[in-house]
Amino acid sequence: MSVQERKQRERAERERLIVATARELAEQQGWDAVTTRRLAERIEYSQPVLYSHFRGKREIIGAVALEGAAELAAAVRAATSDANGPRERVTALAHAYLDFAARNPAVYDAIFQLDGGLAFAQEDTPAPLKDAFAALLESLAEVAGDGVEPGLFTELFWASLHGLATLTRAGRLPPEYIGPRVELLVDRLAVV
Amino acid sequence: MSVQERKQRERAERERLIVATARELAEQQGWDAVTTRRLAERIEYSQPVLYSHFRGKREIIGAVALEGAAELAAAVRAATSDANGPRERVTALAHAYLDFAARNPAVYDAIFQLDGGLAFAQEDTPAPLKDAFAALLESLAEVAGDGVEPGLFTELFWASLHGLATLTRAGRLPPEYIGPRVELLVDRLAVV
DNA sequence: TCGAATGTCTAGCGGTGCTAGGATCGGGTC
DNA sequence: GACCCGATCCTAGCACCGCTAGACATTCGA
Repeated sequence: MSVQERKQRERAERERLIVATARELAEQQGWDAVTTRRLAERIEYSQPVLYSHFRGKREIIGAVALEGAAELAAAVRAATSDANGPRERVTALAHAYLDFAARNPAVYDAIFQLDGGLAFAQEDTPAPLKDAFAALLESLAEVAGDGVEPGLFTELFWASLHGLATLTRAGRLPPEYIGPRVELLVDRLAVV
Repeated sequence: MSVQERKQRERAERERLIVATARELAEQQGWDAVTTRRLAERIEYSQPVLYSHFRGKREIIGAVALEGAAELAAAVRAATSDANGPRERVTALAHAYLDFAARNPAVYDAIFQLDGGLAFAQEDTPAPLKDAFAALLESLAEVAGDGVEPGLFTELFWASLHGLATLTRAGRLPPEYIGPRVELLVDRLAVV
């Protein structure tokens, strides 16, 4: 049995290597540069090996997205747990979210922009994605205001953050004034 | 001279045909289906003809984006001019914006998601893009609130709309509740 | 020890964006 | 009216893409 276990372990290890390498390459040179050939070369295996782990390139992007979603949720929770009071918590949440997007643009794209074959806002949505939304909901529910459904409020706040993140990264918004924008967003949207 | 003029006219006409065909194909089957070969076949010319009009596929996307930006600006202005009072105007603006994104997903992508080689938020930003932002600014400035720079407020409001538009279209947000989301957005962000 | 199963690779398919170089066509000149 | 020359367009091909069939080696179990 130990032989099979070792093989299974090595296989899982290689799968992690593929995902990590894809992520690294994407952050270094953009997702366009993540081709199956380059990826195979970097992990020092041939192309078909990739297809014994994943159905295709989409699934590799999806794997990076799930990993990233877990990190995003953790980053948001870490930032909000240090803050005192609802207002500070929401501000910290917003900055943590935008920071994550700015520091990990390729991963952020994998989660929200690219097609990783993932289901969203459905029953079969993968756990990390649901959990990332839950992390937002935890801190945002308390500032939704009376008579406003927390889920709806979270969706709106999240959409605003997402808009700021993507427009900034794509050069559609000048990167200065992130502080004032967040301040205004929290001031207006959150009821404290 | 008339011969040259005719040729120039025909050339401009063909350029319009390329852009219109690219847009049509993108709306019908998505941008992935817009390949230089398919596009060439549809306009009944060979591939290299495309490159005598545009530097490459990016520039074709950019041309569709500029056309779309002008329409978006017009749609926003038309909707806001019919509304009475600041609050109704902003609500109408939001719905017009989201409607445009929902009805012209490929064009919206060309403007804001894809790389059309266009400069944003800079001096050499093409006029249609500047004008689209101006169209938003016109109606949003009056609800920015005291002491808030209208440009900053417009950026934030726009980012929120963009987030709603993209997350909805990508299946990240359930398509119901668009009305309540817009209502909440206007209620909170706009000062009336 | 030998057959079977597993694992990996080489080679190749049809597609992509883009371009070099040759053919063809039309306008201006003698 | 014949010719030349430049503009215009197409054929053919490059290097690359995602993905896969089939040959090969290696390892396992009987």
